[in-house]
Amino acid sequence: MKTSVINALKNFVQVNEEEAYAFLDILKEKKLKRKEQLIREGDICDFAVFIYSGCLRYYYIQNGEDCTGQFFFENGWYSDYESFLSGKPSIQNIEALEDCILYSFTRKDLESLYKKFPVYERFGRLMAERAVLGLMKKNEMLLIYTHEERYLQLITERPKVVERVSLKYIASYLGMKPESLSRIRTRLLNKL
Amino acid sequence: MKTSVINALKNFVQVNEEEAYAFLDILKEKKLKRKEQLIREGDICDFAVFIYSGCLRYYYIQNGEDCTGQFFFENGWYSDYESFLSGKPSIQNIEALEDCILYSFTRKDLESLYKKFPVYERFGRLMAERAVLGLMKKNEMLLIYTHEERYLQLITERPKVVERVSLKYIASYLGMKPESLSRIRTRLLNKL
DNA sequence: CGCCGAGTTGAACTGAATCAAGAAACGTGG
DNA sequence: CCACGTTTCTTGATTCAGTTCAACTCGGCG
Repeated sequence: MKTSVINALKNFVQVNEEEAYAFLDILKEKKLKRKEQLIREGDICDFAVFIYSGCLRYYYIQNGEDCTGQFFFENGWYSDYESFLSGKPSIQNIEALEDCILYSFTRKDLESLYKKFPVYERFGRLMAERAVLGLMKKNEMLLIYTHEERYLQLITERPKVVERVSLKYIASYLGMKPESLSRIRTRLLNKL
Repeated sequence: MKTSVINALKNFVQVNEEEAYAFLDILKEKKLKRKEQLIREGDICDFAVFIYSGCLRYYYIQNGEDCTGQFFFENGWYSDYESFLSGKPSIQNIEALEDCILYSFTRKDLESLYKKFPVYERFGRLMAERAVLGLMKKNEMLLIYTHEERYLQLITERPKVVERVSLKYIASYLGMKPESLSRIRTRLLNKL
């Protein structure tokens, strides 16, 4: 189990045995059932998680509307960066879309790793940089593309989402109503 | 001039004299006239800049449409992260909205700083983290808020943009047409 | 078996885009 | 400093994509 975390770590940085153990040391296992929440709006997210299995979704509630920010799958990392970095209460909600096994570590423990092992400073940088790339992509999507184009892009670039997430969450992720996405889908089927 | 870069640097990390000089060493001054381009779509952005004075805008061209991604002002940092990190050609265009004085440094030089001085690894992380926060904010804006709400938010949170940037670019930044933004503005005026 | 949430479909409505014309502001050169 | 052309902004009429509201189907599950 924990070895898969180290493998994921090694995608970013080279770590020796001591460094790897230091990281394993700060991990705590967390299990979530489908529909359980990891964070509620107002909580302070002082931790990050590695997703060993399952699938997470974060969303905002705006005027009673559920707006999905992002989905995360096994072998991915998640934290509410905004709260994690600033120490302020989160404006996100995070829930499990499937049963999940997570390995979490606190910001405090990560900071102490930063101090002890420079390689984790690098790891932190690479993680943040990857987050930047993902966010830029989503920004472009919301800014440039029509609703239909967004859905087509999702199908080709993130088939996992289309396969495993229910339509209403996909719709809210793409910034539209479930009915609209449903219509887009029938329109696309008719084109084939 | 270059001292203002160091001040900006010190907002993120503590550097000693040697480290500061090492950073100054890799800087090159770049001047841009209003409307000049820093990067064109297809260029590889292997550098980042500190904006000493002026204002930059990056945008995408999609179906002949100009979509503004972000504005950057004096004392800010800019790079096309996507190209900078991946080494791939940029899909952005960057232009000066006002005459600019920039200090640029290449990725290669930055990487060598990373190696020599761990403090810059930290700097790189903090920069990326700040970028994440900005991008998350913009994502929320595009996902959650109505066109009018987006404009109101811009007025309160980034008055500089409203004061110094022409309406058509603001509109494209907010994901709407200039005509729509114009109507929103008259509507807001009538409410007062 | 019946309930419930998810997805589809239809009709009416609405906010934004489009197209077009005119007014205001801006910059450049005489 | 004015005159000109260009760009930016506003305004109006029309069109259209997406939302809303409501009804109905389907499939899973107690």
